[in-house]
Amino acid sequence: MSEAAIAETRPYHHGDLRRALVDAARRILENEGPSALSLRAVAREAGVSPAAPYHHFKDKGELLDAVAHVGWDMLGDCMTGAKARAADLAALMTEIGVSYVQFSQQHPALYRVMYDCSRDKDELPEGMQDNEDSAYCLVRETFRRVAGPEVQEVDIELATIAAWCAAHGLAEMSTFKQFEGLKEGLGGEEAFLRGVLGHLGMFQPSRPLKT
Amino acid sequence: MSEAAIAETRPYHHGDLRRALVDAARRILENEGPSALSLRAVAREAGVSPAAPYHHFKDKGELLDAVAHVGWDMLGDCMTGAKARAADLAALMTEIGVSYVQFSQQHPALYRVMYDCSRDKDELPEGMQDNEDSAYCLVRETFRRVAGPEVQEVDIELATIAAWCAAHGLAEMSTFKQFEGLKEGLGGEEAFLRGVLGHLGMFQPSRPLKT
DNA sequence: TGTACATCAGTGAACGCGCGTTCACTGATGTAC
DNA sequence: TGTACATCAGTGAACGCGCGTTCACTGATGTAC
Repeated sequence: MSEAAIAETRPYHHGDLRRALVDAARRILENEGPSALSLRAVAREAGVSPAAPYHHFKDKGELLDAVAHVGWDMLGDCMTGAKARAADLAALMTEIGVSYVQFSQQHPALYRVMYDCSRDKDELPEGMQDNEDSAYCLVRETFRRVAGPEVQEVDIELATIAAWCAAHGLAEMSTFKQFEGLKEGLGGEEAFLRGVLGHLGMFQPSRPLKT
Repeated sequence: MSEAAIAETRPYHHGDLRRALVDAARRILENEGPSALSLRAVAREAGVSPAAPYHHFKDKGELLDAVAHVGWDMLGDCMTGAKARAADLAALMTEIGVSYVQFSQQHPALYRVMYDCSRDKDELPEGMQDNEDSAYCLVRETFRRVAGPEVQEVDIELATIAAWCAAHGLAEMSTFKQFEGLKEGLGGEEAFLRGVLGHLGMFQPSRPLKT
């Protein structure tokens, strides 16, 4: 149900409009995609006047940042959750990769906003920053643990980037419905993901990290 | 120089407005990026009224398709050109990958449009279609030649998708200027590309295709 | 406990903007005779 | 070779639209005394 529908019962002061706006934005993304995500649409969906968001966000960009932030949090949780599913350290990279792509499949529009809104600002996306808690650092840390001590730091960095690129590319490609035939032939979405990742060096536990 | 500047000398009938519009669109992409690519802006850049494009394209989408088509042609040429640079068949995949990413770096806005305009139509991008002459088929054919006869067709398909995903991911990631420090440390843009690709299974000639 | 008042968080109307597209038109071209 | 006329490829003004943002305002809340 749209927030607008319960506007009559809502008191003049909302209470937590900031969060309500971010939630409304996510609903719009899920239902109508990134191109429908305007400030006015978000206010409408939240049942509030188009000027109201300006009491909580400097401008549209700041609202989008908040939405992207939630997205990166969710993705981080998914990737961290992969640890529980990995039989051993060698299999962990694959599980993290699968988690990453599955998140993008479950929230394709949000995933797109997570990257787009940082490109507008000429910044690295939040989850790729060197923030010790970022999703990117989780991947790099995993590589560090997988790699022997003889592996150079620069190779760990390159492997992390390579893995990130591969996962991102697969995330974008797997949205094309034309692969559905192949997916079915392989036994479903997840089998397809694992099949593709299996061809990418760093997702093959039996192979050493070093080139 | 903008086409508008020579409008006075132009006869009433343009002669080749269709091509001029596509060229104008490419100029806009190069100078101002994808968000500036409106039908009106293209007509303006071509020095023509906003209604003129409708004599050559059904709507904005059709103009964008034509721009994307040129882009896929250019990318196809780049990838085909990689053959000349590859010392042997084993190195060809890497050269094709490098060509792909270099194209995306030279024409980042065009590259974006090439994918975006097909997503709008819920279609596979032109270069990924199973058209025997598409860029995707060039990659798959190369894998077929690299692979021994014992490799199954489905693995060739998966490897092609994996390579495509990796290249696309790297194309998108390499636009972030935050990697510049790392790139310099490695000796430049191309060394960075080869370094990342080197961590991705199918770009390592010494490794067999099969997982 | 009651009251004055500052502050906060909304409203709704308005602003200017650029967009895609349509329309009646007109200038240029090419073709039939 | 000249002329009438259909067709083609432009023009420029207008349409309605949704957008981001601002503004003067007002209702609700909280705090000082």
